[in-house]
Amino acid sequence: MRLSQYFMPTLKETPKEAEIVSHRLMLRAGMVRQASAGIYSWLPLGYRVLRKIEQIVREEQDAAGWQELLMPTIQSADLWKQSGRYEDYGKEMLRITDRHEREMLYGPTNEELITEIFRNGAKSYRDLPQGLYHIQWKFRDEVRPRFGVMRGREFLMKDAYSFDIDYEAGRRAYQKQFVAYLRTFARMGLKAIPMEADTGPIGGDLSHEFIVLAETGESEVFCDREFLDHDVLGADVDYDDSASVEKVVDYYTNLYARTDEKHDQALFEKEVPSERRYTGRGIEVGHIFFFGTKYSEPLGAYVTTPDDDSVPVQMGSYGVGVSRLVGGIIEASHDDNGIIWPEAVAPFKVGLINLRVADADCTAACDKLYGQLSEAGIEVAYDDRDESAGAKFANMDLIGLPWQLVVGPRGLKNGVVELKQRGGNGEREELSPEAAVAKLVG
RNA sequence: CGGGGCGUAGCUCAGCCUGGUAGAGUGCCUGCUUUGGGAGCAGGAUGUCGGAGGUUCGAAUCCUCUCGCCCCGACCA
Repeated sequence: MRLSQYFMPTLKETPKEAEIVSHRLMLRAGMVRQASAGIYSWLPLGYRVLRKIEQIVREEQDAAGWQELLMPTIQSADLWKQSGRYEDYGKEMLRITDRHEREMLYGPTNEELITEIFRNGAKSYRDLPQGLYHIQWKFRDEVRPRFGVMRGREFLMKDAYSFDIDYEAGRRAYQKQFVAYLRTFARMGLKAIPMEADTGPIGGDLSHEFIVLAETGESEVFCDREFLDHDVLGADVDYDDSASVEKVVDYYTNLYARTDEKHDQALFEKEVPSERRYTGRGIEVGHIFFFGTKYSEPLGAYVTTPDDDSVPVQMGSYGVGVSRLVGGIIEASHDDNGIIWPEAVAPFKVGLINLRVADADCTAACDKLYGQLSEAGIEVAYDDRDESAGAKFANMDLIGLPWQLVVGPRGLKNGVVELKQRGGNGEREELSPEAAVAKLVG
């Protein structure tokens, strides 16, 4: 993409409404614009990142055996009255009346709807287990939206649901999602630690919040430092082998990790040696829980068993805040100059800077590099605008692409271009254009 | 939902107290000069002063109402 043709309205100054760093940087980098309180438009650069995150989430859900579907944003109030949540949800639920005076709502979540879909399509234990998910916009009419996309009213969320015949099977589904979450966040370059969460009326140990460690996080967290060295991507996971899955879950649950709500200082000190005690801040990016028959009973999602009994299905639900992750990743990865994207979610892999557009040789060299990299399938943001060098550097640092390929007349005279890694220590490597391409492609 | 604050140029903000022809920086446009970390000079365009009422000869400024947005707290993917 040539930046001279790209709609990326960056800002030199920070709009005053933005307080936290991810919000400031997203506005400055031209990723989003606020449409109204807690509601954002995603501009091309931001939307690219959102889609990358969404795709990683999708791939890991698919790998864990879940099937994607798509439910609507607008739902009928009827189902919510059946589950009792039409009253319980309160003012957070955006209620709408259509032209026929029917009560509708903009879905804050989808347990009711998915349960209805399931009950209409599955009647027997033979139809189980099932795992379904979708990635859809939700709306919760927060009293006080804040932190940009980290806590908007409208947000993109992946929510998955499991349907099983009994508790043990439900537990296995839960564990698969647990592992899928670890992999999902790790692929985005995040340290996400599963922490015990309230299980509500169900009890048991089947609820975890996944917390990304970030200085600017909203909740205080306490955990064993050992977690920082855990590597789930290196683990050999076979989702069809429950022992393999359980092994990973155990590895991530046998050490202390709690948010301030659940924190027990005495227990923390007892279980974790002082040098391994980590206290910091974090952002909740995922929440999984098993809730048994909470919805299947009132909504009548029953299946027949081999003995010809009729039992309500055991369910769990598993959420990932997709749009929140965009902010969360920035909170966890930035410096004074701007964003530092992990490569897996970066809007482009390489920022190609043409330092002197007016210089024919320089521009020819840049055009060639742009062509070669693009042909090799590398996503390149090519800054071919007629701007000063300083402006280009500052802008490229701001949008945070992993690699900067800097081409100027001075270097070209010596047959070299410069390659800089955004997240690195700022050092530039001088090498021939061919070598630079080889390095970026390889 | 309690408490606080802010709405003036695309962005950051001054002007308001003490009413009298709407400003600066930055960005934008034009030209020239520059060119390796948000360049210099010269010229230029840009506003229903959030909205509605009111007071006044006269309102960005004073009064009333209203809308929007932000921050702290309580609440949340």
